[in-house]
Amino acid sequence: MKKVLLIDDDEALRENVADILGLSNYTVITAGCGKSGVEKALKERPDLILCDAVMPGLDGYGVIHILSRHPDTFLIPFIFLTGENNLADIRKGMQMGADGYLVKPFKETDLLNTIEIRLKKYDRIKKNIVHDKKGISTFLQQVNESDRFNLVSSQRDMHLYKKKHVLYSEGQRPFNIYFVISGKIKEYLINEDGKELITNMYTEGDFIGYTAILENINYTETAQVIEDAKLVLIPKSDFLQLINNDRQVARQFISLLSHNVREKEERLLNLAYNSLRKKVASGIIDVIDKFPDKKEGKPVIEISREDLAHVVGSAQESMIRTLREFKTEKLIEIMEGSIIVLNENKLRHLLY
Amino acid sequence: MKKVLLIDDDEALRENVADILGLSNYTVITAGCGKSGVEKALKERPDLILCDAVMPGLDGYGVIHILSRHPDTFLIPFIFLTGENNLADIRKGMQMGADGYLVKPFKETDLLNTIEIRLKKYDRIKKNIVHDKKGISTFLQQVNESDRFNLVSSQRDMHLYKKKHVLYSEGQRPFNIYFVISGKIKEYLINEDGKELITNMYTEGDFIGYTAILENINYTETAQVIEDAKLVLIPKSDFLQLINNDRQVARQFISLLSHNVREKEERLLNLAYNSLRKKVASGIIDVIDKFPDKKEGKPVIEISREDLAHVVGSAQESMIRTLREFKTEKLIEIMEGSIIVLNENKLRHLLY
DNA sequence: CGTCCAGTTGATACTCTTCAAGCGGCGTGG
DNA sequence: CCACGCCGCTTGAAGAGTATCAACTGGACG
Repeated sequence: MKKVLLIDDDEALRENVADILGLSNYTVITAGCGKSGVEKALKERPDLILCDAVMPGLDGYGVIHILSRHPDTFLIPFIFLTGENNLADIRKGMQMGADGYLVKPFKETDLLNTIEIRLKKYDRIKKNIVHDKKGISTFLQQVNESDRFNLVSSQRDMHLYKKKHVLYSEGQRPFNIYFVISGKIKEYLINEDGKELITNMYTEGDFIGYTAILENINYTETAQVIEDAKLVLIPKSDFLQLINNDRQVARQFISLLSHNVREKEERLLNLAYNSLRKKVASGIIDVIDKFPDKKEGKPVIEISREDLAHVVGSAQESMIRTLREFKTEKLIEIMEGSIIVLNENKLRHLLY
Repeated sequence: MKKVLLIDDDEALRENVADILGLSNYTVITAGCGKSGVEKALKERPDLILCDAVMPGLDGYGVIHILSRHPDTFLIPFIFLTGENNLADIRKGMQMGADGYLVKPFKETDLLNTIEIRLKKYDRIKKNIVHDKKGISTFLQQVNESDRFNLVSSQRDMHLYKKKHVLYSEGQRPFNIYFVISGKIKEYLINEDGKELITNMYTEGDFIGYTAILENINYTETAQVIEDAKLVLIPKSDFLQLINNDRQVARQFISLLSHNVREKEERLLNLAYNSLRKKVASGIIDVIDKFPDKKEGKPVIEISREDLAHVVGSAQESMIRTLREFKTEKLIEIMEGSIIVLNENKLRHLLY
């Protein structure tokens, strides 16, 4: 049963929310001010925190400031509650590391949805869920089972990166590996004509930038944020120590790098001979495998058309035309730019 | 200074050859009959053996039979000398594991060339030369530096495979890894339309088939001989033991698998956006890097047009037309089907 | 209200694949 | 011994599939 901490100075709201969450089978802890909120967060270690932005004394920004710097609490999803639809406030909160926000008064379904989504993503980090065919990340997640919390919390050098931020680019020397708490990152190569091909995608629970360190060379690819991200930086030395000193860890790493090679080989086969139609289909599948977002139970793609084309390895226009085809065939649906996958199975096994 | 053992019952020929080789700075040991030839081979450990096929007593076939089963000598290049141009005899010799043959009377240049080529190939095995960008094989060659001779000679389960022989195919369970003494092997994937893409190429000094074993899965690719090959089979268990028990070995393996991933990524970029012209150029470069054969100092490609097209990832006809282009531009030359690379550098850095 | 940007659609050019046919060398069987 | 078929390689002609250039739309933002 998940534990939610609710910090708000409005008693009526506290009771109301506590009731709703209680009915949805959450354990609810409440606090009436920022100070007691921080204390309870440290003592109870909730799975998620809801916190009013505006409070007398220590306000929401103060709370997140403190909690995001404490090794025991900095990973806990933090959702802001704001009084009005004030963009500036919301932005400030997100900039300080909040994972979401709710504008009061909020609908019950919004509340429950927001909480549920965040908890799911947090689970991916905490439980190190193994995605099938995810490749190397899986391994590192397994490493974590024993070690991550030491690794991460001893360092706890967490940063927020905005969309379009470049983590590193080709030719630079690596100093850290990155561990993704939230957000989406792409890693890509550029050819002489300036065309981009996305080779890897990362989201919560993944590690980024280990290949250059393992080979002891400069980066050969560029990594860029495509959805605002929270990342933990782990120094090169810590990482190498982990890899070099544990035989089991090394062995698993070998298996998974090996797996990665196979994955890339399959993609090679695809790019070499398949029709655009098939390439687009497998690009879509790749993305929903890496970024398992859902909308009403259906997989949904929220990256830009441009990035999707770069995954597929084709011109953007060509890719869009194929999306049209898929839409008329009811394989996908397009809502506000997002691609909702209606028939995943048929896409996976396209005949022509 | 290289040591050559010459076994022949014709004293005049022995002296003649010994003179020639002596002038070319080889140390020559001679034996007048099969029996003393075997004894000297075991005692002196020559770098190469020249042996007459027809001799009284123990003949050439007997000599190779014995030496190819002895752990200390089975790797030594063995060249047959035959009296007439008798195809049947030559075939028998090659089938028994000879690495080449010379028909008497032979020209001095033929003799020296044959010896030199074989010694070079042998060097690649013995010295574990590290080719730049060769990927995983490099690692295994380094492993060998300390261990291969134990590994190989304790097993010494050597087999000869003819062109077109399939070592393993997709779906089969792996039992061995293969170490290449001589010959050429391709590893490929096939898509739903039956089109083939060559993902890896192997030649002397390379190991084959480790990925499936490392991941503990069935083969996902097919490996086929494209030029008659001598292979040593190393049992799965031996291989795993080596990988699992030596930390340094594991570490190097990690670096090189990692390198392999990068290599495949580069190829992805190529296939995605480059023109056929560029793809063919980099296909040619790939092949001469993997199979560093030379003809008069120039790199030469001796695999079939079909296989080359499968490396490039294009239709055979399209690839051939591009070869025409390269030929008129004096980048390559075609002699008896072989492609001789005249301007390697220009091919590597093609502008369009 | 103008600007900018992502997404979309149309028209056109061109690269590459495909189908088909021809050529020369080699081995096999009559 | 020759004829035949097979295989690897090459060339020609036609057509499909994509990329490219250009223009348009609607929404976000200052």
